[in-house]
Amino acid sequence: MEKDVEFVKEIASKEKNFPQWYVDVVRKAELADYTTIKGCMVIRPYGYGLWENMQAGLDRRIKETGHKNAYFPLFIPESLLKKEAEHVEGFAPEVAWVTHGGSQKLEERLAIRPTSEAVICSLYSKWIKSWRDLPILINQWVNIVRWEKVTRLFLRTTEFLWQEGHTVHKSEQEAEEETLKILNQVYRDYIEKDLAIPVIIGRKTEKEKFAGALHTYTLEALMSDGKMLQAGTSHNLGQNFAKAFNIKYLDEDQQEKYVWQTSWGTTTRLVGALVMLHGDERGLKLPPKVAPVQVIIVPIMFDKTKKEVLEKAESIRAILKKNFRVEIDTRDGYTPGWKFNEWEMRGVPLRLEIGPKDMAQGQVMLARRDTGEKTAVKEEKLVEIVKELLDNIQENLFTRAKKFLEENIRETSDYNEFKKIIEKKRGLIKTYWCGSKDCEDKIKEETKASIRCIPFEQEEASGKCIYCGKEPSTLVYFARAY
RNA sequence: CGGGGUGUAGCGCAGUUUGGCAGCGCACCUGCUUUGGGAGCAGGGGGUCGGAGGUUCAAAUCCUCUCGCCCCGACCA
Repeated sequence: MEKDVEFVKEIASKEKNFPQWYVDVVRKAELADYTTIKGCMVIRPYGYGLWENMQAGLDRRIKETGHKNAYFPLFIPESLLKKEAEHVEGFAPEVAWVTHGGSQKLEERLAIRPTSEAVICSLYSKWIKSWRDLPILINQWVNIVRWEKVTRLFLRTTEFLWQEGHTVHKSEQEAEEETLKILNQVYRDYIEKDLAIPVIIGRKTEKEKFAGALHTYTLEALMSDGKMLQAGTSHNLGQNFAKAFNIKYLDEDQQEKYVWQTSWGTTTRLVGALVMLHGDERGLKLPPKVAPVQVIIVPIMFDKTKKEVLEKAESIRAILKKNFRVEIDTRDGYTPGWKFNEWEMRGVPLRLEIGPKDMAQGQVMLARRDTGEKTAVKEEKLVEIVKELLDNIQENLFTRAKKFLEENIRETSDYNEFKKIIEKKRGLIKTYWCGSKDCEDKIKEETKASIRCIPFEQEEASGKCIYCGKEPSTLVYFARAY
């Protein structure tokens, strides 16, 4: 550990000062930076490259499940936003309003979208006439503005990027199936396979659900400081919006009926999750599937052999380029050691070193970011080995994270022990809850822990509520959350 | 929006108590020597000391007002 700290002078210790470590890593790795606008960050090329790779993996899955992308306006007239009562109430405190066009005061204020249900529903009501128009499966990749009081890079910013899916169905069952399909086949698959982040899935309590939804499903990820982060949500909106926006269709049986809807989203917050879950004392550790640079070539340049080594490095890059995202660091004036640390801090999964010694033996050195392990590889085997190593790193990150998650799920039925765990160890607590908002609120008040989700797998034996002791109670996960 | 803290070069800070040439480390630029786990030497550039007003021969330093940021609460993806 001491050795690690020595290598990374620019970032705070993860163990000693996690919040500072997080900010340092995000900024020094050049993922993002602060701007002069309060709560708004700039996503720098390296961070945006990461986001683009993340988008690609999720967008593919969204399309594979039959959805299409579209674009709806940034502005939402106040009257539209107000149509669904619970929805407005939920979002009103954090809406940014446009009141003027040029110097002219607007007749009606325009909200900058805090989410797009309202504007999309207003159009769905125009587009949907017949059962033949259904289902509608639309997604959009856009920016969102929510006037949060406290912001943190990626985790909570005034403006952020996300995708939001909005679907319309004939029946309650079909909407429910869609909500769960997104949760499992799209989000869970993406987050676990591409981002190597294991998740706990389940339903949100009434208190925690989306404003205006019938119910909300969630994917929750455990960060390495023991706090949970909501990684994505999928809402079954029921007919709340259909009724508020008058979205009806004429069914096969010639009856006019309200539609059933869903909406679901994931955000740039997931970038923060990657940093917080996989990172270590040396900085970022990116999963190969989304890393902007998968292999960084560091040529070892001595005066006499510089030319040959650079040529060799260039030819290796040309070969690897066909299958991998690869870059070469030819900067003068930085020692190899400096570059090693730099690229490790930026989370590149594999480093390839090539110098005169290697050239003489027809080999290169490969160093893994996740384990630090260094091996010599013959040139003929390079492509094969790089592929193998990248797959292995991806898997290893997930396995480690999964183990960490499992080790930090603790069961208790004793409230005092519950408090101790939350205070000292954090992580998740698996326990029972009677279903009353009162108990939920009290626990939050006394321990800062909230119910992250009600898992789908309910064990047969029912337990007593951790707070009031009432039976029967539901199995839930509690944790402190971001 | 309540309680606390803090603003001095891109970053991290000293200087403020007791007013007297605006400094240090890192980063940056130039040159030479270097380069297999954060190189060395020499030279150089960069500041309306968060902002406004006041006291004074003289203000980073004292006074008044104001703004930003951070932490803890309340709110949240």
